[in-house]
Amino acid sequence: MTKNETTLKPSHTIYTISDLAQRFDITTRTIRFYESEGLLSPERQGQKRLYSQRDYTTLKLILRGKRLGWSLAESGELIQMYNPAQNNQAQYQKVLERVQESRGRLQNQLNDIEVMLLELDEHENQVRAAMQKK
Amino acid sequence: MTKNETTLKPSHTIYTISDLAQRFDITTRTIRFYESEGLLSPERQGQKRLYSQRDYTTLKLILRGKRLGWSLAESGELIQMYNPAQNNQAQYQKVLERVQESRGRLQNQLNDIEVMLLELDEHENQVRAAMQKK
DNA sequence: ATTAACGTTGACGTTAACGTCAACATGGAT
DNA sequence: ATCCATGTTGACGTTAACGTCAACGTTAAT
Repeated sequence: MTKNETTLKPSHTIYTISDLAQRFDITTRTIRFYESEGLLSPERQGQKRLYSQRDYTTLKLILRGKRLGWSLAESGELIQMYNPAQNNQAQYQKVLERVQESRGRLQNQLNDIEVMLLELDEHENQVRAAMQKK
Repeated sequence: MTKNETTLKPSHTIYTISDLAQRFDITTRTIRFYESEGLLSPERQGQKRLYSQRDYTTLKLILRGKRLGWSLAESGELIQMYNPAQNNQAQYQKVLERVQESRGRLQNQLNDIEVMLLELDEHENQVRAAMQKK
């Protein structure tokens, strides 16, 4: 009885902590901190941590969240959504609601960005106009 | 000799600190803190602060920045860009460079958002599929 | 003249997200 | 056997962005 793999990516790749730290340009301290916050739960070989492809993906998600100003707690909720800890219909429904919430938040941010970009365009035009006048 | 107004908005409107606090749903403490950080510099009537339309706009910009995870220092640079403290060509050039930097950063964030939205779509599909199987 | 509402300036406290450092474990290369 | 690189677990320090007082000023209404 083999395990049912749900992904076709190279999912057997294993990373050490310093390996991940290099790839994402963060410190090992940061990675351990994320674990202590419940965002990661790598395997252990003795006392050493071993990170799977799923951990890699989770980290990528956390860092993307950070670039958007999301707190670790918020990214944690996202991670929960993606983790298959649900089995009944009610749980599925809750996940779908969470998905909608996240989408909403992202849409708001997208909106803010577009306003900012428009204002930058406008300002650039004004500056260029002022440069001509001189 | 009347002052040259560059905007057609109701630019004479004056706000008190608690007024702004209400409108933006923040505390007066926060507003004073932003001033201490050099992001705002309202007029004074005696010891009391009076906020102009420009201050209002600046605050809006700060809060939009916050929703995108920008630090106050970063928003401060944005504010500088919008403030007409430049007069020579070299200064104008620097402003245009800053505008480009900001645009770049916003584009990156926009990119992150789109990736996240796509992943959410994908996940929603998977969850819905799992719901059907049951 | 007194109160109430609103404002001010310190000064110290708090939380999130790590950084820094010390003391120790471990597995392989010399 | 002994380094040495890499890892581990505390414990304490740090920074940004405010919150929370305390003590005091100002002004309009009673």
